[in-house]
Amino acid sequence: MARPRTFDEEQALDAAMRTFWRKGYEATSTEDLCAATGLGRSSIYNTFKSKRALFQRVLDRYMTTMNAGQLAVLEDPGLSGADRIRALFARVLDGDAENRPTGRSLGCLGVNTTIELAGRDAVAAGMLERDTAHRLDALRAVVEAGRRDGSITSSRDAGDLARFLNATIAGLRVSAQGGADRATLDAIVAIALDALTA
Amino acid sequence: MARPRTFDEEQALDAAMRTFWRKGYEATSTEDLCAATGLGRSSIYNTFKSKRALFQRVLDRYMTTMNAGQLAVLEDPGLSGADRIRALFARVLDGDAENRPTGRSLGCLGVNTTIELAGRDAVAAGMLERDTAHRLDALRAVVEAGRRDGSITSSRDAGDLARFLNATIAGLRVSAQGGADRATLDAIVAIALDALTA
DNA sequence: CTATTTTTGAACTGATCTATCCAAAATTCC
DNA sequence: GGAATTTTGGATAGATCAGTTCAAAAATAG
Repeated sequence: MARPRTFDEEQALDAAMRTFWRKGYEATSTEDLCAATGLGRSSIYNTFKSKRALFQRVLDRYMTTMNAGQLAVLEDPGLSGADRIRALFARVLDGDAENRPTGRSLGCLGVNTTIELAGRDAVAAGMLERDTAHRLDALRAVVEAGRRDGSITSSRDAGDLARFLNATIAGLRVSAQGGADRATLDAIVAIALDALTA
Repeated sequence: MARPRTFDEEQALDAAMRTFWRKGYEATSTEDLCAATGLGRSSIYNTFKSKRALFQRVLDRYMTTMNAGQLAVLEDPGLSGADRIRALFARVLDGDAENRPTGRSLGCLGVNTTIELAGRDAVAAGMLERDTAHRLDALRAVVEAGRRDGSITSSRDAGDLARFLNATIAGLRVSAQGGADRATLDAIVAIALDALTA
């Protein structure tokens, strides 16, 4: 029928993701996106419609891939509830450590977007809210499992504990972007876990 | 000798602060700053040199004024260590609640800047790091005081507890910007405080 | 009132922004 | 190979960006 694309769409999304992640939405120009993906303007606009639409694809892809890995950890049947949460934190911090191209953490694209865009982009805000709700569900289930298996003894509401853990992850992300090293982040995690048995 | 300024520099800084706070650094144009301050371009560039320099003045002013209030709370001699930390969280959340012009929290300009700029603006990063170090010092002192007065029984390192509390504040800020209401934030605080007595 | 100095508004500069247009190249189907 | 269709690169458009220029207005000091 016609000429096929010579590039891989998901590969282009990954390149765009890295750029948005590193520079933020506003500071990323369409030329940055061309350079990062290796594509011309036409290809980008043909495929993704606009910078904003491309960003939405990127954000969706980011949340989907991140959640896949994190939810898998949270559902590991071989671990107690508390250990699953420990494993989640470890995964978050490992991922953070791997993602420091310039020595400084890039943080989490979800957190970064919450702060840069959620207040004035209802679509992005909605995507992020759905993602948070999803993660809170998974965290609450693990807290309840930990309560059953005895690894979590706090009498606080499971939903509140889930929100506390979610906030702790965000706090770790901000601390990392502010320059904290791995040992510092590990110490924060250890203290946060204390709250589950208080 | 000559014509004096008709505007108040600090008032202009406050107007600029609100704008940067609400929209972020990149998304704020110099025209936005003119509109917010009521000044012309000449007056702004005459007084503040550049958008970036103005932002640095704004960030410095923000950190100074915020720290003044927060450190005062942390040094209240009438309260136990744990109660001073409770009072700090209350102050943070009260301030957050007062600062929701569109219903959604604006977060903290320091956190927002850490995420939007610290990775690619060494001056901003340095200002933020100094501010964080200052706050961590105050938090550690309060943790040590709480340990002496018996209100904090955790055996964790005081510096680590300070970093945990600082990360918790950041996590609260991100949660607020993500749409959490006051009751949710209060519940997170209560759980974080559990870690101090675990 | 005059000389001096600064502020101020408006026009302007050159760069960069997102996005579109269009013709040439590429590829498939027949 | 030829017709049909899509991709692609480069040029371009129009808006907006941060920042400058300049002359007129304003205000003080003497």
